[in-house]
Amino acid sequence: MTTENATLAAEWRDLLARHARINAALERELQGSHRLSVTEFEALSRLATEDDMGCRLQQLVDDVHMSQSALSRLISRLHDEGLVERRSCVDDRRGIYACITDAGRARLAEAEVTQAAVLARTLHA
Amino acid sequence: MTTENATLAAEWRDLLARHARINAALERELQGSHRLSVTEFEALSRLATEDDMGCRLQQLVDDVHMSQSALSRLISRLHDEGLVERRSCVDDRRGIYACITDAGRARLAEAEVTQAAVLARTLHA
DNA sequence: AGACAATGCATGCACATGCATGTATATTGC
DNA sequence: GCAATATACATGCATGTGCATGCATTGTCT
Repeated sequence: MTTENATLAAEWRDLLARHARINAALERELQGSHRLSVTEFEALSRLATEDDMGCRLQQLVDDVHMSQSALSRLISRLHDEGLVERRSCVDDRRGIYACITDAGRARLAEAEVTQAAVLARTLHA
Repeated sequence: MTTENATLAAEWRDLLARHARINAALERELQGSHRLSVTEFEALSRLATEDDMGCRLQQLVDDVHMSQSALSRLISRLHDEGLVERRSCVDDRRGIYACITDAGRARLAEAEVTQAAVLARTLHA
């Protein structure tokens, strides 16, 4: 009972430490080399899986681990840097389609190299 | 090569999702039931492992996954709630000992029950 | 002993985040 | 068709975080 709880807590501490270590390394290198935060990379990466039409913000919220307001502003930042476009869609004028641009794909492609290197170094370290 | 990178990226996405899911649940329940954030719980939990003398902040920084400035303010918050004491130590007057109070131990004990419940529910879900 | 670097912690600042709310559009019930 | 409700996204606000820096104390070198 108590020992099971201790085991759970220890497992959680491990997960926390692992996440913190990898996330910090990624943040540092992605930001340093490509001016992208981990969450920005995450969103951009998710957008790149879509075809040309893009993706409703509502959809993104489910995949990216962030509140709706945080996502809204994150897309704003990416838009300001020309990495994504915002398109209001015709069939539901409340909806916004976020669509990765060519510049976005280029930036992402560079960043993916860095990400792979960092993960290879830290994920199983 | 590329498939290895994809595997690494997928593993990282899993870790990210897992962390986000559990962390969100913990944050909600610890905050809701005990007015403690996950990081505050973490620090308090770490402090509880020390004997009565407490622990240098410098030591805590290594265990808690946070910057030195964030920790300094976190201890301030816990101090304001009467959960920890700050003692400047005699042998090195730059150093601060953080020491959990009885109220801190009581609050932690309650919160640990909640944490165990949440972890049991979410860690292997 | 005195100058100079290093260490431990606090704080100003910029910024990303979550919550609550606002605005516009869509849907439902009558 | 109209009113009420729900949905999609944006935004004001409070807060927690990291970085750079400041201040006090300690260690080092000569």
